[in-house]
Amino acid sequence: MHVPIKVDYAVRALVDLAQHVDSGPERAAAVAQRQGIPEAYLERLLSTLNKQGIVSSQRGPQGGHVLGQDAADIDLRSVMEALGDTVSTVSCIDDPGCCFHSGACGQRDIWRDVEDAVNEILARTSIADLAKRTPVVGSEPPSASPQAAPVELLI
Amino acid sequence: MHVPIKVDYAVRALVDLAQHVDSGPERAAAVAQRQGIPEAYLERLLSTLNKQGIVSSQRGPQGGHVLGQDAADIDLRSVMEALGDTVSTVSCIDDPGCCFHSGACGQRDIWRDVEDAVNEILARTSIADLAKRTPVVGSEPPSASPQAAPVELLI
DNA sequence: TAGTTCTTGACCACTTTGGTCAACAATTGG
DNA sequence: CCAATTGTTGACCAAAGTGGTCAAGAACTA
Repeated sequence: MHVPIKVDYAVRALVDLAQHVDSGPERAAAVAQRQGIPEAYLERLLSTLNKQGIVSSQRGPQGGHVLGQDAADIDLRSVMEALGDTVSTVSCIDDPGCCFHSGACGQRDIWRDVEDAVNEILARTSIADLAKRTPVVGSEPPSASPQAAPVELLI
Repeated sequence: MHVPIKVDYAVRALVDLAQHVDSGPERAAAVAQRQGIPEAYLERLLSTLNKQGIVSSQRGPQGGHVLGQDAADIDLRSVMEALGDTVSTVSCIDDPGCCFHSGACGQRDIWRDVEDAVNEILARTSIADLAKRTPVVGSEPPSASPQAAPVELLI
């Protein structure tokens, strides 16, 4: 049970856009570099988010991506949904009669509880919240870490 | 974000064992038939649960599987863990420094909240709880449903 | 010793996930 | 109109995970 890195990427990119909301559209390449996300992959994600109205994209020089809504109105649940990543746990939940235990399955309640709890947390967290408490990251490549601790990169 | 069917299978099997705790060891084949779980696959799961002490298995005639602990002491979290299915969301959480945002990542808190919420729900739910509110299913194959509603099987 | 039942290693098909690349469409500046 | 820039999209791809099967083997009982 894990959150696909894709969601992490998307949220990170949205937070980045929220933090650069004043300086016009941001190019995918710039966001990718700042956030350490593979560029081609991020372009793909941003395009998806664009189609869902979460970001607004424009081509050509001086083009780029902007938040499609106020950062406070974008919650993590919609982001996951926009990426096609529903927080469904076990298939039985939304689909009564999907298994032969149908109505008399003592487990459905628990999985539904789990699902609800997760959704509740995600729904109450907005990109604005995250942007507020996330330090703005500069454009320098992560290799030159100003911190003392040696940073182990994700392989 | 979903719970693998493997966990569902295991929980279902454990509930079955809890409900048949008085009638000696239950053969994997019997549990599989009652619960609609592929037999070979369930054997594998039960074997794993055995190694983790959640069930206790014995070979040979009159052998079978019994709960390794009191049903009230087996919570869903341990079951997931026993199956190697941790409720971790994003890799950053337990592994600070796994990505270059390291200490200064505004997202970690949220994913941790999600993780905690799920763990809390799972930890407070025991096999005994589930067994109590799950009707005992007979050994008849699910094709002959006594209920009125036509049951649509999972494809 | 035969039969039963769990155990385990080897496979397998299928799907998902993360990721790349190239062609293409739109937009802007000159 | 041209060239450069930037997002869009379809085709691909490797790797991992998931659900599942099979057969050989080990343990146990009668």
